[in-house]
Amino acid sequence: MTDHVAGVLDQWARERPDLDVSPMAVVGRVSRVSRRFAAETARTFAQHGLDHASFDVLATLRRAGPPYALSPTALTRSSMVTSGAISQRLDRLEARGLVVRRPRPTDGRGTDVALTDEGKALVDRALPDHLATEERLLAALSDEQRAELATLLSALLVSLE
Amino acid sequence: MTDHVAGVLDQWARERPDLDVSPMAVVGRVSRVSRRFAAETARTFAQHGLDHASFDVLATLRRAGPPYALSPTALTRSSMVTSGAISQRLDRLEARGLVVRRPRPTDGRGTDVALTDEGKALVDRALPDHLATEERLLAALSDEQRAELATLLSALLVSLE
DNA sequence: CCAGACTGTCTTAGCGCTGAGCTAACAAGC
DNA sequence: GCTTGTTAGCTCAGCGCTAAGACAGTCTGG
Repeated sequence: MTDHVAGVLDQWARERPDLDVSPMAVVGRVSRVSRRFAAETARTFAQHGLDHASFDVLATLRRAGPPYALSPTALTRSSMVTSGAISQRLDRLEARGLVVRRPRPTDGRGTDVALTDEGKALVDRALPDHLATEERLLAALSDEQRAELATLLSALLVSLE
Repeated sequence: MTDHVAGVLDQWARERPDLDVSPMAVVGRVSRVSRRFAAETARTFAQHGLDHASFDVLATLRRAGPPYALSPTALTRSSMVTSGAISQRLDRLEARGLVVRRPRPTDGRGTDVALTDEGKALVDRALPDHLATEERLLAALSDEQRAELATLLSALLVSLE
């Protein structure tokens, strides 16, 4: 059984035998797996009226622990998107009453973004479903394989972050 | 040395000890690694006046071998984007003279998309740089680790495709 | 030979993100 | 008290993508 990327590597070996395309075996697969994961998890989020962007913000606030509040800057840093994107995400979440923005008393520039009760309830409801979806996406791998995969990806991530 | 995802897992363990968040160790890392890869490779593409979307189409045509021509449907299938996205990618590439669209003689609905000489030259020029970038992104891993990672990702991909 | 189903490609409104840049508030040195 | 530099957050035009569907060409059964 082979995947799409194996076919790509074969084609390159035939057309450009002078080049070493082996890095694609990892990079290409990471990209494709990531897209599949995103497509599947998006369906779970949608069942809760959410998308990846919204869930990402809500979950970041939720796992920060009480009082479930962070600055937009902190959210930007943990999110891999720009500050402009976070501003817009917060606009949407605030319009739905899932988060509130309050000026920070100690710094006139700062803002505290806090989960509302409704926002917290929603993310707590969506999270188990999301985890079940992720679990299903990994069903092909044993616990040992998952651990090995996580270790390798972590090493890579440390070198990239 | 730990990565961002390790911190996320710690937070969830503290806030929701009732849930098994272990799938995130893989899913979360795949997503973050993929984004880093995409950001880095984008810079290499940009040096050749390309982006990921354009390179993807040109490379697919290039590695198909002579006469470097495929249908929009074939490009859609290998790309993980919708047919509408491929139409637009082809519009941009055609406007730049990197591909040409020709009606397919044997089927009035069909179109052949072919690499121009200029398109072929461009992808052949960009490819070595792109591979060098990918190689650099994987520098933290040994050959054995890369092979192991590729194998695990391939097993996952087979189960998802 | 025609009706209906199917296939291949394109069109378009709407969405979320980026990149550039803006404003306001704070900090440090003189 | 100023000036200069930094930080926090936001705005907005433009981009590529998706989802939905339009439309022409091809196939199939009766």
